[in-house]
Amino acid sequence: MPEPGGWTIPEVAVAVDLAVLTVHDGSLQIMVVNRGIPPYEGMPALPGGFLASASESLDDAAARELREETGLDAAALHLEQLRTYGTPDRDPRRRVITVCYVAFSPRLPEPVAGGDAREAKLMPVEKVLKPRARLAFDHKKIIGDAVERARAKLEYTTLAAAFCPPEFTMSELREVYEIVWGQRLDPRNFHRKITSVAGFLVPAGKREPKQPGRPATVYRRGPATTLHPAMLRPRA
Amino acid sequence: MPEPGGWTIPEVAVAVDLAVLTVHDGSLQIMVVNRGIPPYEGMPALPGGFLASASESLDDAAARELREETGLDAAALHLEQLRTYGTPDRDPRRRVITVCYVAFSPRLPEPVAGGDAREAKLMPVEKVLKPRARLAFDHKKIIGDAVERARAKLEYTTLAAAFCPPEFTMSELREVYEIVWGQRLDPRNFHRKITSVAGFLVPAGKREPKQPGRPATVYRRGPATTLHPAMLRPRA
DNA sequence: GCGTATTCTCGTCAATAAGACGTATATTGA
DNA sequence: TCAATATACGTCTTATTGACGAGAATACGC
Repeated sequence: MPEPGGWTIPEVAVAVDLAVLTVHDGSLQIMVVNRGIPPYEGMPALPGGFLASASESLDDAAARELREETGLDAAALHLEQLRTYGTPDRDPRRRVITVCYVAFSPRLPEPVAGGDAREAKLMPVEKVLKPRARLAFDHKKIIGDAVERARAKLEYTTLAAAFCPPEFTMSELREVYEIVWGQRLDPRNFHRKITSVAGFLVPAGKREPKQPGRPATVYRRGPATTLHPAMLRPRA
Repeated sequence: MPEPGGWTIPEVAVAVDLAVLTVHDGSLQIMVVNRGIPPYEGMPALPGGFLASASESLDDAAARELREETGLDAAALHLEQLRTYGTPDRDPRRRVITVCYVAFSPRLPEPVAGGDAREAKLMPVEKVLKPRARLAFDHKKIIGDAVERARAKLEYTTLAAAFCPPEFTMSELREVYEIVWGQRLDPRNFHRKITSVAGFLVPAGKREPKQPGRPATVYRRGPATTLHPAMLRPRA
């Protein structure tokens, strides 16, 4: 809705940033890159960048940056818009608003090497969110929002399976809940609740891991996307 | 993260749009304006517009557009970011991405006159979302998302009170739920659930309306923001 | 003034879901 | 073979929901 008169549309740069979450080594981890240029040079930041052109869609830009900076394929993981951050002074160079996405990824194949000069690596969210930890821009707040989104969605969607490989056991799924929520869950009650949700998991066979103990049923993701009844996290 | 070389940041116009929802005349209604200029001239659209300057924050822009186009005060109602829409072809003139907000407003004082040449009026959401209804840009989809946000937030927050005047009765609150969810609720169970949430409502006195029947307790909003336990909508 | 319709408020009861926990089952490793 | 371990299933108690009964407090017609 351009106004009449001499007013012109202000110059605002549009970026996308990605909060890629995964469960690794017993903790919730987030993909960060080291900034190669000022501002915040050398500091950890979320992968992301400006739109490549005026005709690139936001979702496409997110998928492209994900590929370029972390080597991951957007089609292989769950990617959704988080929210948009646009405080006028969030970038010292110029006005930038950034449309942020959250991604939920299964255990990553490798400490994925970045396509750019930067290096992509996983860091525990717990460490990144510490009061003394420093991140570029407002990325610390973004990560906080992303984690809260993940915690909330585990309650009423089947999203936890997005953190698991194609085939997984009940324990692996429970571990996702425990790590994302930061709480131990009773394996027996968890098993009962999950199996009571129609279409969440479909059995795939048995397996015999190196692990001692009775072998677990192997499951695949079912067609369900929402949880009924919901799995509310225990409240202290 | 500007790239080296000849690449320049693409020109993208940033707008904010508002989905102002209210409960009126027994239905959920949304504030729309009539577009005075092409494209979509004469068609209903959400109030909104471009950033006024490169230094205006997104929240400020939303509050300003709300005031300019509908005469409402952002401080007097609940305003929160919905999501950002940025399909490349959503505006035929140029690339525009719009950061959308939802507002929940009590019964509005008047069919508020717009500040601009446009006229702001309320329309039932049910009517606007009909397959044959036409709205400017992708505003129909935005309204759908806004309504779904409202429906979901009623389940686990005290947001319903934001649709009520400062003082209200249990029936008025229940009517909000019934209208937003499009379902009748049992008054007795509703009363029990709401009063069981500590800090949702605080009594303010009695009143004797023209209505027949026992006079209802008048409540004000309490300090609580989340609902425990949640009020899940009945599922068909 | 009086009964009746109306609406608010409180209470009951069965069905469902959650939390705590007991235990049989099936495997690994000493 | 036996201990250790993890899975899978069941029980019990308590909390919450949904359906509904009924008293309390008012307006209105007669």
